[in-house]
Amino acid sequence: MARRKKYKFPKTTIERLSYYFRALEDLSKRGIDTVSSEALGGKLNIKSSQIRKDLSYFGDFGKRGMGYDVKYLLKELKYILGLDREWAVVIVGAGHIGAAMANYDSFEKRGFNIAAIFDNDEKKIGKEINGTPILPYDNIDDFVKQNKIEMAIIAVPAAAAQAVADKLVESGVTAILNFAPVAVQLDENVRCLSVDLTTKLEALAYYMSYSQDKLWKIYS
Amino acid sequence: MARRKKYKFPKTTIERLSYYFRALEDLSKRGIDTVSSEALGGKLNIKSSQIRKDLSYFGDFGKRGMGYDVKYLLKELKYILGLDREWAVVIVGAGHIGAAMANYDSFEKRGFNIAAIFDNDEKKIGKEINGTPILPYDNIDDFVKQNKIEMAIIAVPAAAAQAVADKLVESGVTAILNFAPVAVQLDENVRCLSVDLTTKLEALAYYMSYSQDKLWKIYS
DNA sequence: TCACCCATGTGAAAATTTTAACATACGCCG
DNA sequence: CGGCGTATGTTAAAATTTTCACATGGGTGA
Ligand SMILES: NC(=O)c1ccc[n+]([C@@H]2O[C@H](COP(=O)([O-])OP(=O)(O)OC[C@H]3O[C@@H](n4cnc5c(N)ncnc54)[C@H](O)[C@@H]3O)[C@@H](O)[C@H]2O)c1
Ligand SMILES: NC(=O)c1ccc[n+]([C@@H]2O[C@H](COP(=O)([O-])OP(=O)(O)OC[C@H]3O[C@@H](n4cnc5c(N)ncnc54)[C@H](O)[C@@H]3O)[C@@H](O)[C@H]2O)c1
Repeated sequence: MARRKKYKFPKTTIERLSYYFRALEDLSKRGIDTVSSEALGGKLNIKSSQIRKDLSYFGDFGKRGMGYDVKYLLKELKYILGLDREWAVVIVGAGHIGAAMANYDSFEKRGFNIAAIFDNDEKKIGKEINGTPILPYDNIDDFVKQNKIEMAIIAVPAAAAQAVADKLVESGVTAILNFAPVAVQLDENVRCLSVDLTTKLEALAYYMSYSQDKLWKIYS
Repeated sequence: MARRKKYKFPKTTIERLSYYFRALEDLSKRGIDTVSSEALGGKLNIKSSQIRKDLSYFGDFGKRGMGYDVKYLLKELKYILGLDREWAVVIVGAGHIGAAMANYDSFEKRGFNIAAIFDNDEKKIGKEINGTPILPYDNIDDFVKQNKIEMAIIAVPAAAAQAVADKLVESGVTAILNFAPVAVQLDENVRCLSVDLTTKLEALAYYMSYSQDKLWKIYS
């Protein structure tokens, strides 16, 4: 189990660690070896004190007076975030969102291996998206078990989402990224995050209507 | 300017109002006239006290002992969220994400009218997606001005996102939904929300690695 | 009409998260 | 080798957000 200094920290910290990771990758690519919390924060619109605090939950990664070694911090964050290994993922729903996710090669680069896409539409089964096969939804159970799939992306219509989630969990999946606009009810040992695009647009509509409310982080 | 009792409330309240709205639509469709905060919360995994507090920032919508009238609350939330009008939206980037968004008809139903999609790929220009034309990116300026576009969805590669955002804002757009994995720097009177799918997956990876951390709301 | 039930709206407390401030440590330069 | 500039890690304070607890008022039925 990875290093951790404190046992409690904000939930938002994890999300930010992911942003730090990506920004550091960018710096690394551009040949920058060292970065201060101030400089990193400037890139991300996050206060430097926030960055230092976030990192301090997990260890002492910087050098006083110097800042952080980019490569070293990348390695540590990779470890903390659980990106130092491969994750076997399936997508359920070979529609627009499912296809977008399957086509996004950066996921593979990060270690998320999309093993298969499942759909119940006869016309889609047998085809493939970006090299990943579309398999019959009825076989998902066996596939998940045999391939020790741990993560799933749900990209089916809202009406089907709960049933799909139940089946996935039953088969052994313990983490779900859900695109369906519905609150899926799950056992508490299953991690589930929802991406709700309608809500994002509606929040924008609200803030357009009330222009006196000045707020917003880059992350939501 | 719509009703509001209090001038300060959590940013997360707006996101939840959107969830309430959707859940109420569902109830309404199923012929349910009245709902208690307890029942609504059960549907959404949100505490009833949270719901009552959220609503109380905007008005007194319920009847003691009775709960909330579904249709009436829907009407009020629609008004509060700014969904009682039409919003003219453009999508920039006719790739996978852009296409998914353009194909999602629920946005139109909510009043988000996707007026056009812009791309700089000659092969895509002139085609259409779900009835919406793909236009040359070079014309975006004029189009946004002429059609009084207020909202934009950025679905271009990260490297292009900042330039696209700048151009949009210059042309008059004041709200942006950004899918590019980069923190776009904007004037503070522009509302910008980012959807970061990689971060969601990475957060899941973290929580898989540290299974002792039990947390998660349905929303993130 | 009155008593009782029920679920709201709210004020206060608790919990969480962010921000500020600074003592501490590192490296550089003279 | 010691003083100086700098940016960390941390402690304490401030700000925000959630949860609790209950007084309040509407509806119902006797
Ligand atoms: N496209 C968007 O921009 C967008 C925006 C917001 C929310 N969403 C949500 O994301 C989800 C996916 O959206 P989409 O646009 O990709 O939908 P889509 O209709 O393009 O694709 C859905 C796919 O799921 C398959 N499917 C349906 N029921 C299934 C089942 N029981 N088992 C297996 N496969 C099944 C269908 O055959 C289809 O291929 C939906 O819940 C939608 O509400 C999408
Ligand atoms: N597809 C996914 O699942 C996914 C996941 C996470 C993040 N994203 C991000 O979302 C964004 C879009 O992803 P995508 O998969 O749709 O990409 P894509 O490559 O499918 O589409 C990008 C489109 O933008 C167009 N484009 C490029 N530069 C442009 C410019 N300067 N002006 C106008 N158009 C331009 C391209 O021609 C292309 O049609 C990217 O930033 C990507 O990193 C996508």
